[in-house]
Order: sequence, then structure tokens, then C-alpha cells
Amino acid sequence: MEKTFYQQVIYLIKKIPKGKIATYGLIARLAGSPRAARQVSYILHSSSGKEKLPWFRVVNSQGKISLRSGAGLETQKKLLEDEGIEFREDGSIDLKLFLWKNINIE
DNA sequence: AACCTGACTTCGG
DNA sequence: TCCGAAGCCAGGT
Repeated sequence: MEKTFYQQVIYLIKKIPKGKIATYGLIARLAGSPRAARQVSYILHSSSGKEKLPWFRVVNSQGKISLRSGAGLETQKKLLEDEGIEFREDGSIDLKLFLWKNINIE
């Protein structure tokens, strides 16, 4: 049985460990569609509420939050900092230190 | 069924 | 190194 891209994304995001982050591209890749990073963001946007996902642990490939100020950026940043993730002066996260790389798909 | 949109990524200038 | 344009996938209208 093959899960839908949507289900894969939800599943993977739920597995992101606390204190770690993932990029849209990484999630898309693990979900089976390396080029569907945009779709990942879309899924988070539409399902973060009902699925209770740690959407804030997902940032873009630059380690930055893609949201615009006022659209959730501050909230996300605060949540991440609360988990021990540090931001640089320009508001980016050091992917080498916080990127989720402990991948384990069932 | 066709077109539009987006919390992305990547390549070229 | 920075900015703009194109490519990509899936869901919504």
C-alpha cells in the first residue's frame, strides 16, 4: 500500500525530534517527491492546525523561516528558540547543528 | 478538465 | 555574493 504524498509528509514531520529542524526540500525528498518542496509548505499551511504538527520545525533550505513578519514568523522563531535552537544575527539557523538528519522511515 | 497559486529550490547573470 | 527568473508538484477554484 502506498501512502499519499500528504500522508508521508505528515508522518515525517511528526517524527522530527525536538530541538531539530528540517527543510521543505528534505521532507519532500523523504516523502518521495524531491521537487515537491512547495507542496510541503502548502500541506503544513493547510494542516498544521488539525494535524497538530510541529510545523515550526520546518524552514527553507537556507535555514531561515519563510514566513513574513506578522504571518507567523515571530511565533515560529519563539517556538524554536524555546526548544534550544539558536538564530544567527540575520535570523537564520545553523543547519549543520540543528538540521534533522536522523532519518528513519519505517 | 484547465488554470492559478504557493510557508520552495536551483541555476544564471 | 546578491538578485531575478524558471522549474516543479499537488491542491484549490
